[in-house]
Amino acid sequence: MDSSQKQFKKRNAILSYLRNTDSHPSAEMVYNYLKPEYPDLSLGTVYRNLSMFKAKGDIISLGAVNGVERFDGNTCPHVHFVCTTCDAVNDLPKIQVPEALNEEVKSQTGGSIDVCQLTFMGQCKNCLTTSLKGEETA
Amino acid sequence: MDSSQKQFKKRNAILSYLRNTDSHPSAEMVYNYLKPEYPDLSLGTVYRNLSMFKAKGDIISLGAVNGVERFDGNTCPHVHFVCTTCDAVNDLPKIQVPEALNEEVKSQTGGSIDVCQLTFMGQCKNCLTTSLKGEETA
DNA sequence: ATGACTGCAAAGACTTTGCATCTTT
DNA sequence: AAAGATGCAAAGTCTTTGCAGTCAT
Repeated sequence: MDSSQKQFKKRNAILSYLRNTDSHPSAEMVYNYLKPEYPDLSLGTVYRNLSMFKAKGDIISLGAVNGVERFDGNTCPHVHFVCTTCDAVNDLPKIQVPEALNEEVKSQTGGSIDVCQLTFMGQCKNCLTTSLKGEETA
Repeated sequence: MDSSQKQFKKRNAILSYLRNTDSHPSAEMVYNYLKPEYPDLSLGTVYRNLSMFKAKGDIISLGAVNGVERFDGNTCPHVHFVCTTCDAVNDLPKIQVPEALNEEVKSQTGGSIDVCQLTFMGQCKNCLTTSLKGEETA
């Protein structure tokens, strides 16, 4: 990719990063990641494109973690784990939401279901270890 | 409750409302609801108290719906339905998250689990009906 | 030329916070 | 007097948006 292209099509870089990371980044995380390679990237462009991708369904929003919206380039339904200490978001690929629930919800509410989000919140392994160490030495 | 108390202990009124509604209100919804009875209530007080209750565990946060944080006075784990059209949040008391998942997540992540949130998103019965009517007459 | 994409900065929405005031004890 | 709760407004954070400039066709 030549330099003039790099100046131009930041959009692709943003989507590409979302698709290739499992960090479930916020707008600012995307910005910080791409800034070194695209020095004149602006935060507004990141927000603008994320918002467009979301509307088109190219990416999904995981909702806000600590007041900051997080995104996922993997649009297949899957379960997430959010660390309440370090705000990391991880996939739980082996956990499945029972399909049956969808139908149950539809019949119970009389509404339609677009998506179903299952999220576990707690301390990730790292933070758990660190906080235990902290207690030991305290 | 005499007038001087009413001027003073807005805190109780806020918690009490949260406990007795199933509307999963935002800070502003709490404010609007209580304002008629407590005319000098301020939004800052609502935010301050909600944040305190949340920290104490007296209420829980459901995360943001359309950028606005929603609260629930019912701290027992239960499943929610969010209407993506009118932003209503409803309980799904009959739906349960299989207990077994918790253990599976713990062993899979090596972390600890505090809470597990299962949320279905779609159109509620009302909005579905309305939008269908709209299509018919369009 | 026209349309698409972007940088920049201003504006916007939601939430938090500092300070003075008022109530309770 | 001291501690607790609140109103008000300013500040803070995250996000959106208007406008002018740049690039592609």
